[in-house]
Amino acid sequence: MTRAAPKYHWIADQLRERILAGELAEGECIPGEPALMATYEVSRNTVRLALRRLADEGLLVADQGRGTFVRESPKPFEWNWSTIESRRRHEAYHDAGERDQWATTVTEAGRVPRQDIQVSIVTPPPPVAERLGLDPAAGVALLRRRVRSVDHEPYLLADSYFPVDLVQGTPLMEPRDVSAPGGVLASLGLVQARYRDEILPRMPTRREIEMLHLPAATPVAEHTRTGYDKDGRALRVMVTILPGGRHVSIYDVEAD
Amino acid sequence: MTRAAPKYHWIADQLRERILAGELAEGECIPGEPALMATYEVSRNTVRLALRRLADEGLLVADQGRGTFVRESPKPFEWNWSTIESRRRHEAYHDAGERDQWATTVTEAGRVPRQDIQVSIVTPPPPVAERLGLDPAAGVALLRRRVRSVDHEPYLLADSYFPVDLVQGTPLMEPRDVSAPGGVLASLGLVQARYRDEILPRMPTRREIEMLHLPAATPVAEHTRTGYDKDGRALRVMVTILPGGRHVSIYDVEAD
DNA sequence: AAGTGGTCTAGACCACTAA
DNA sequence: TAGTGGTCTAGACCACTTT
Repeated sequence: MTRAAPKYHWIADQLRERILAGELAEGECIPGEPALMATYEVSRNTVRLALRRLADEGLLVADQGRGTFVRESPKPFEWNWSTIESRRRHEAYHDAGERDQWATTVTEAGRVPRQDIQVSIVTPPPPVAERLGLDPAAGVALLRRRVRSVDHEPYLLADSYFPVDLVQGTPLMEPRDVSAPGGVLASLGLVQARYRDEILPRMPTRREIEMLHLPAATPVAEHTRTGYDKDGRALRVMVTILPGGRHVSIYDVEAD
Repeated sequence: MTRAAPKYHWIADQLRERILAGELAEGECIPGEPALMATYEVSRNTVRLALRRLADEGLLVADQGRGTFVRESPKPFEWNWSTIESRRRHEAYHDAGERDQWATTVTEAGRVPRQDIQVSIVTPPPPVAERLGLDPAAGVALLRRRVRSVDHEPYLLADSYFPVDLVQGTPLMEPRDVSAPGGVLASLGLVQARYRDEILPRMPTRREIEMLHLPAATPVAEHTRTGYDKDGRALRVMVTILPGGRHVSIYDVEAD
């Protein structure tokens, strides 16, 4: 005979069934902790263990003073990294003017984009230095740190690193929106011919949790895009932190 | 004056610092719960809240009866989805014979690959039916469900769905390894000309946690690859569940 | 047998939100 | 003010691993 499962597993299973069956609809408030204590005749800690278990699966979010709710999953944005910085595609959006594609995509969805930019000169973290071909100890880079928001809620973090010698004295050094037709670097005569993207799912750091207002048990995708010119020199590294559930990353791949 | 942070936040902060500073090395056992209760003069629950907080960040894993350990991050596998099923690249591995590329990559890393295959005819989940162009209610597909292991530890789940009319009576219907030079479908005269990949970071379901032996707070990436022939007909949908921390997904993108 | 983490109880007070 | 979830205590017994 197999060992009995802990009570809080069983309680979580019951609630999960009700959620997945739609009995407790998205955004709906579930019974409070005292109610669950009475229903299942357990202590409050046990109820809380069950709720935590479901929160860890991303099914519930608790809101202090209000209640615990079934997590809503609005339709995620589709983010096509194959075309996101292509010159071809940019032409299609040409009449969007100076707006970048992110802002365009968000606006098209009927929502309000916004970005805050900080610029500084830093010693980049070792993985970035490596990709830029810099001395990991002494090399410095221009860092453009952006927080992008949708409807005034922080949505993603995007840190771009440029070798300082490439961007010294250019508009990139100023904390303003510098999007331009064909890409930011193109206006400086630097043409990115190829990108390499690396995607890593992981749990967010405390800093990311706070900056993005992430509810518990929200993973992030760390996208690192390195741009190269036609000679294979790295021109830029962009590290984007995208919270789970709000987006899908898309790639179109030719089979050859 | 700002409100004081909870005790368990502070304790977690202390331990996190020691871990990130390398004072508590990877794989090392951290002080036991009784020791931490004494050190910080708090109850066991408070200690456990602090440890849970760090586990949720992916920094700790607890092992019943043994202790709590700083999580190890072995070098992740690099998984290049741009070339993973390309005919060009497959030629480079031609002398690997009948082995598929996954097995080849793992073997090259000096580890032992293995896959278990189950084959069945199913009504695919709605997102898959949609991608295959099937009736979501009545359409059926061939499902090849694989569990791939590295060094006898389950590593990823890969479910491939094929329209039944394409694969009726072919070797694909049998639960054996069917990799072939140029790809499985190529041997049936079905050529995939283009793929669309969709990547979604999320928390694992209970089933995934159990099948992959995932420690707490391990997110997964759900990769959905849809293969199309040159006329745009969907030939296959493959849903791969990749646990965080064990892999990096790579895409090479041409800027045009 | 001793030490680890896992489950569970019964209580208390606090912070926040809504009516 | 009443009700929600958040923090915290002080205990108990159990399951698992190591010695």
